[in-house]
Amino acid sequence: MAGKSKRQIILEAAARSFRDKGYQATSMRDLADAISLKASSLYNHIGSKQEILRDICFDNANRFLSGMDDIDGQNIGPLEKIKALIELHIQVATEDITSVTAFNDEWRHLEDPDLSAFIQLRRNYENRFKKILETGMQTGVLTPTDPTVALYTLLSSVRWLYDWYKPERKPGLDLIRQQITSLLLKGLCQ
Amino acid sequence: MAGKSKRQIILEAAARSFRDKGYQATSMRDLADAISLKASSLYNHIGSKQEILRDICFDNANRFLSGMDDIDGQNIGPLEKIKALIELHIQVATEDITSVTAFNDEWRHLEDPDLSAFIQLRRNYENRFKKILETGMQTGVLTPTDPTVALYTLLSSVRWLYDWYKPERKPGLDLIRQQITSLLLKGLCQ
DNA sequence: AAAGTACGAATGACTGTTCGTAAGAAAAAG
DNA sequence: CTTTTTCTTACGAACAGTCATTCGTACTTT
Repeated sequence: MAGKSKRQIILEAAARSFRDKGYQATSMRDLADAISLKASSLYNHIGSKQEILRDICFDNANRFLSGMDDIDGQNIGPLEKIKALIELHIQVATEDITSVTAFNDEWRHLEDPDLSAFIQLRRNYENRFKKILETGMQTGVLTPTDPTVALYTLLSSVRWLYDWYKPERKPGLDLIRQQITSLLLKGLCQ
Repeated sequence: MAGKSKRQIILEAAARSFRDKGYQATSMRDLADAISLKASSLYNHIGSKQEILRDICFDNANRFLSGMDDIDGQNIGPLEKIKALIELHIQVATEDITSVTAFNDEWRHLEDPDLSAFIQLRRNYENRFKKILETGMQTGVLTPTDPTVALYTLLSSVRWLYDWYKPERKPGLDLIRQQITSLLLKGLCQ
C-alpha cells in the first residue's frame, strides 16, 4: 500500500526544501538528511540535483499544459474558458503547494537546454491564454484592453496563491475560488 | 556629477545580480567582476554579503511604508486610498525594477533578527491595507468579500509587474497603470 | 549467483571572509 | 610650493568550510 518509490520520496522532499530554502540553498546533504539517508545514497535513485529540479519543473508545466488542452478543446465561449483556466490555476496551486512553488520560483536555476525548453513551454501557454482573451474582446464579451496587461494581471494574481494559502485557515478553498474568479471576471467584463 | 558612491554602485550591481541569479547563486567574486573589482576589495565598502541584502530589502520596504503613510494619512475615502495604493505599487515596481525583484524574491535569505524584522514590517503593511479594504466594505463602496482574499489577490497581481514589464515595450506605463487599476477596482466594486 | 541499495571516504571546485601590503589621494605641516 | 603624514582603497594569498559527485565496498533482497 505504501507504493511510493524512493525516487518519488526524494522528489517530494526536494520540492519541499526548494520551497523553504530555494534550489541553491538546498544541499544534497540537507536533502538526504530529510529522508534519513546519506548524500551518496541519493545517487542510486537520481542522476543529479539538476535532474530533480528538471523533473519538478516539467511535471508541473505539463499539468498546466494538459489543463489548457482540456479547456481550450471544449466547445464553450471564451468567458467560460477563462473561468475554467482561473479555476485550473487555483486547483493546481492548492492541491500540490510545494511543487508549484518550485515551479514558480526555481525554474530559473535550470540549465540549458532545459531552461530554454521550459521558457518555450511557458511562452506557448501564455500565448494560448492570450488568444482566448483576444477572442473574448473581439466578440464583445470582455472589455477591450491590452491583452498582455490583462493576461499578466490575471496570471500574477493566482500565481502567488501558494504563498498565502493555508489549507487549515479560515477562508475555505471553495470560498477562495469563488471570490477570486468573481473579482477577476468582474474586472475583465463590462 | 557622477556622485555615486562605490557603495551605491555595489548595491545596484548586487540588486541586478540577485534578480538574475538569486542571492545564493551570486558569489562575491561574480559581484566584484561585474564592477571590475576583486572580491576582497568589496569589503572596503560593505560589511558582508548579508548586509547588502539587508540594505536592499529594507530600503524597498521603507519605500512602501512611507507611501502607505502618505496615502493613509490623507483625508480621502477608502476607494481613493486603494486606487492610490495600487498606483504606488505600480510606481515602485516600475521605477526601480531590480531592487523590487530582490525585495520580492530574496528577502527570505535574510538571517534573523533581520528576517523577523522584515516579516514584521510586511505584516504591518498588509494589515493597514486590509483595514482600508474592510472600511470600504463596511461603508458599502466595495463588494463585501473576505478581505484577506481581496488583499492578496490585489497585492499579487501587482507584485509580478517587474517580471513582465519592459520599459521599452509597447503598452506604455500610463496605459498599464490605467488598465490595471481599472481592472482591479471594477473587480472590487459593485 | 545477481541485482539493488546504503555507506564512508575522498575529490576538486567554489564559498564568504580576513589579513598584510602596496599604491594613491587628501590633509597637515614645514 | 614642497614635504610629510594620514586615510582610503585595491590586491593577492590564504583560511576554513561547503558543495555536488564518484568510487569501492559491504549488506540485503531477489
